Amino acid sequence: MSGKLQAEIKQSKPFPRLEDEAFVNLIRTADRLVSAQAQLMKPWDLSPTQYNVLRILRGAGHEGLCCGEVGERLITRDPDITRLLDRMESRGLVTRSRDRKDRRVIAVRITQAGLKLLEEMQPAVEEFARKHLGPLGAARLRTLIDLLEQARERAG
Amino acid sequence: MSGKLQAEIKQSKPFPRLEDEAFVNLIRTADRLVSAQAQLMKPWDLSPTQYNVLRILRGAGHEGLCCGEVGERLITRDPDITRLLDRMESRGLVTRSRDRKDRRVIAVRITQAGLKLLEEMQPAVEEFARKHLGPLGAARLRTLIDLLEQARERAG
DNA sequence: TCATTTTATTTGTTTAGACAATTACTGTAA
DNA sequence: TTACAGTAATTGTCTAAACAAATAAAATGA
Repeated sequence: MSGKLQAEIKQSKPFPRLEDEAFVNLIRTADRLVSAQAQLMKPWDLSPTQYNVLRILRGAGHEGLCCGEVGERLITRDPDITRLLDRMESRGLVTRSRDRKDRRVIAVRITQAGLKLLEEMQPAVEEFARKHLGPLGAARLRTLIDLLEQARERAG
Repeated sequence: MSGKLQAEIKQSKPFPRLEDEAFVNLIRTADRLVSAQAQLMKPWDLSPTQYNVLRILRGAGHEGLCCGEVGERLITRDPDITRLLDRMESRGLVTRSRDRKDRRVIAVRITQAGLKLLEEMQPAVEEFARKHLGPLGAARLRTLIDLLEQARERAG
């Protein structure tokens, strides 16, 4: 089961440290999954991050969320929420409206079109996760989740 | 140990499917690690991908590698090797020279300056992996590696 | 009340990512 | 030999990522 990554990246020497092998494996696996997911979403012209925003906003319901909150809940961080939302707003997927009480705050809400798009994409996106991770089975997934959370504890 | 991610992304409902939770966890962990690593490398003005190129070229030795090979061995794929190498060449970290036998091919080699930079950065980079993943211990790292390789089998 | 700090978002600018199209060269087969 | 397909790398172009700086509003405190 081991040495697989070593062959993939055509490395002549084995990894000297287990941490390095785990690190490279983790980054590579995530990159491949995100790339494949991005390909999957292409027919709808939506990036994984934009899809993520739609899910967050659907979860937030009627009240919507302010820009900062959207940014914090994103799976991968994005240093420019403003223009991410600009693009989505110009496509009619979200709306922005200034809060009456605190006029610094902009509430972002998902539109009907955004909800529709999300529902349209959802089956394919769910199938994707099932296809790639489902075969590991519940016990292994549970273990994987725990290990990842432990790794992230030191990453902030 | 569970529900940690749910709190992080302020999700009100738990994940309905274990695959989704594992997927999101994986992507998020990788994103945080790469971001932190990029920060770490900033004093040398080198991106994780560029660092990766230097390591690949050091491993390749005197002969160097052609552009395509460099691209294949990268941890995260990059659709524009040419300009990635342009930047590194203009900084004097790598050299390019056309192969005499097959004039389509460009051999890329690391320079003395590239080797020096790599050696200069290496301690910090290794400490980084040790700090974040070392605490899991050998057994868990082995398990993590195996699980990631299994997940990647279906991702191509 | 008025200066000061803090918070939320936006804007400007530079660099890198993505992808199609192109150039340059090699190998093959009529 | 010459047309053609295949391969390696580059170029053009558009969009998005990154990061610093700026704007605008609210909260704080003399």
